[in-house]
Amino acid sequence: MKSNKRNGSLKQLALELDLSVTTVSRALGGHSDVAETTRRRVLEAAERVNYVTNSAGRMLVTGRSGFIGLLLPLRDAQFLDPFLGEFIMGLSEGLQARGRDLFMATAPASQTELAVLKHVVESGRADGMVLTRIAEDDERVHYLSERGFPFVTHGRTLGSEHAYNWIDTDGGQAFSDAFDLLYGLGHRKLAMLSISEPMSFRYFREQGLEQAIVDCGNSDVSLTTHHVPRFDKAKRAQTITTLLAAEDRPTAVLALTDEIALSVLQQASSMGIRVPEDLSVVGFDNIPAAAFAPPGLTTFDQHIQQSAELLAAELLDVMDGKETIKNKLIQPTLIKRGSHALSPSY
Amino acid sequence: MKSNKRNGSLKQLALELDLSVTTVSRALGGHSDVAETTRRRVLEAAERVNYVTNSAGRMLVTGRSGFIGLLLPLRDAQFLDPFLGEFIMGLSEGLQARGRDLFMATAPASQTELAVLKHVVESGRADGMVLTRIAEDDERVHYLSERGFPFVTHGRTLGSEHAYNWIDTDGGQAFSDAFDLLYGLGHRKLAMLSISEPMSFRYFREQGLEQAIVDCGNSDVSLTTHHVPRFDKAKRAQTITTLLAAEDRPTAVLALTDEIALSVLQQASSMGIRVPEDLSVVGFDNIPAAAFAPPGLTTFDQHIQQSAELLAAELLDVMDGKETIKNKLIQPTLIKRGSHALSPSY
DNA sequence: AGGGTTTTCCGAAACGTTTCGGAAGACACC
DNA sequence: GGTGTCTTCCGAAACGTTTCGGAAAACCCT
Repeated sequence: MKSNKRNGSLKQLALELDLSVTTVSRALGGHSDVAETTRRRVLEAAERVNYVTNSAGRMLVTGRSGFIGLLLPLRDAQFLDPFLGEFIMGLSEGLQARGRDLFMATAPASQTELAVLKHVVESGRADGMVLTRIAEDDERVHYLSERGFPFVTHGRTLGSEHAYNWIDTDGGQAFSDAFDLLYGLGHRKLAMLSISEPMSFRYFREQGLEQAIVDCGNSDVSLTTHHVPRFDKAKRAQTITTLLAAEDRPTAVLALTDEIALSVLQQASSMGIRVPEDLSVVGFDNIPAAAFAPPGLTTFDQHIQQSAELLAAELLDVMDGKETIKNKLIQPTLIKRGSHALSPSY
Repeated sequence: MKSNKRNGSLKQLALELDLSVTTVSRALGGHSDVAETTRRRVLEAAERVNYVTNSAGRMLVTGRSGFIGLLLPLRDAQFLDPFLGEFIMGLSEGLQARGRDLFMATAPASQTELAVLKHVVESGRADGMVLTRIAEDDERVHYLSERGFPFVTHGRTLGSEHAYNWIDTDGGQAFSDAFDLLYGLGHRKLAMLSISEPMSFRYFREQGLEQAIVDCGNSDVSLTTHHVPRFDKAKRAQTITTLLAAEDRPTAVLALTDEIALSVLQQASSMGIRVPEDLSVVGFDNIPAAAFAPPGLTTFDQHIQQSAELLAAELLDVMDGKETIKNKLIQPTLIKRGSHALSPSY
């Protein structure tokens, strides 16, 4: 063990400057009632001694930790959120502007996410929270809302769209646009590949697609939607196979995510079904692999990093007590690549 | 502002139980000198009131924050580390076992990484540090070493391999293996595409390759190594083009990273050069896109998550004062896909 | 010079926890 | 009953910061 000398306390600094701790603190804090000359003297000394505020001390009296917590979406470690890196990057970027730090809370196998969240909030480790992967009805959102704790979410729950601050990708609009694109190319027989977990982004995307079909007013259009557990790759593959092997298989499939879409591309290829000549497929997310998988996956870019930056800014506003609740739908942009074309039956 | 009632202090709990703060603290802390019956009473009450330790209070007296800091490798936000998510996941996993939390320190544009690191260390926000993207000679490592602050790195500096705890991917061995593979297939004219930044992983990979060539003892083997700035995509494309357009172009190219290798694949395809018939290419990293880019990129998997978990465990050991310095080279595993084959000139 | 105002500083308390150094009681042993 | 040893508990100090409520000094105005 090294010696435990505390070099840099306010007390030390005050002693050295022959000032009171109070004055030094106020000088450093930029308060009004300290003479300009004294302030300079203090600042100088602090610089020289390399003083840096002890966060525990400050935290204890102010009651704020300076941390923003991110509840890490780690269901199964091997199936990790492809956006995690980008999202964290964006958050940090947005936070550092106002001197907040980011910390990650992870739920061990033995505890529910809600329990971890409660612990973080109750222990005062974070002043605000960021939630992702929102469920259609999310208990974490309930808890934070009722607790009156500052938070912000990426994604939104189904019911109370306006009761808290969120930012979401407009998946409904995107899938509506995707339908219009395919419809314009003559596709009438569609399939949607979705997940069975009650995540809210699933709901909005399916919803948008169905609405668009209703809106087009053409009763010739048919859609079948398939729900498969997110992490059950075997079952997914099987579902895709039977879908594509069917006599009356769809001419276009819309996938909830690129990950699913890429599976479709692979299965189709191994079954001798040509994309886009025989089958159109469009995904969602624009993950890097989408650009490389032949013939290039047509998909939507989510602008995750930008969303995360906005989210950070919003959270900081909430924490500053700005009462206004702001919600923002980010429009994903369509990335046209090679996986869509005229319907073969057209 | 909501009312600021502190429900859950030790004092409250003690009052309620008609015990001293000391005893309650010791009961909760699992110390020896408290009667078993009292301990149960305390534990029960704590459970009922939903008591959770205020971290600032504890931090102030123990001097430890319970946080592990990760210095985020955010050079340019739009070129983000493809492993960041996986790495963070692994760290969290390894940390949560022993109740530590992870926090990210990011360097704003106005500050150097070193300055941020110093600030984090000095303010006591973290009890230990994790560094990644190690440079050949890394000032951050110097600082932490001299300061005697617990830390651990993913990657290693060139000089003092054994002066601190690190875990690294054995890139040297991998590139040596890659050479053997290609040599066995008849390749004699090789090119290596590397970066110009003095990152240490670059050094070890190049080194491994060069050594393998020496070791094979065949003076017919030729190698040219090209260094291009990591983030200068235009220059990279140009370098690849001239390399492939040359009369005596290599029959195999080894890329420092998959990202570079994928560029090669694309350029080759657009120049009508067939992979693997005319050209073999092998990458490093096994990023998801590598599996999708035709004909499938032969590459090495880094086992990032596993490394991160080990790294976390090592750091916790260091922080517990275990003096032993442990270094580990993780062997990447060769993923054979379609981008390598017999040399055309064989 | 006297009264009032402003400027500049400080003492002390408070935040919630851990831990040192005992103290009170119970018990055993001679 | 005296001495010593355990067991179980507690008072008080300490960690480093911010802030409330003044107090001393300086200045201004009449």
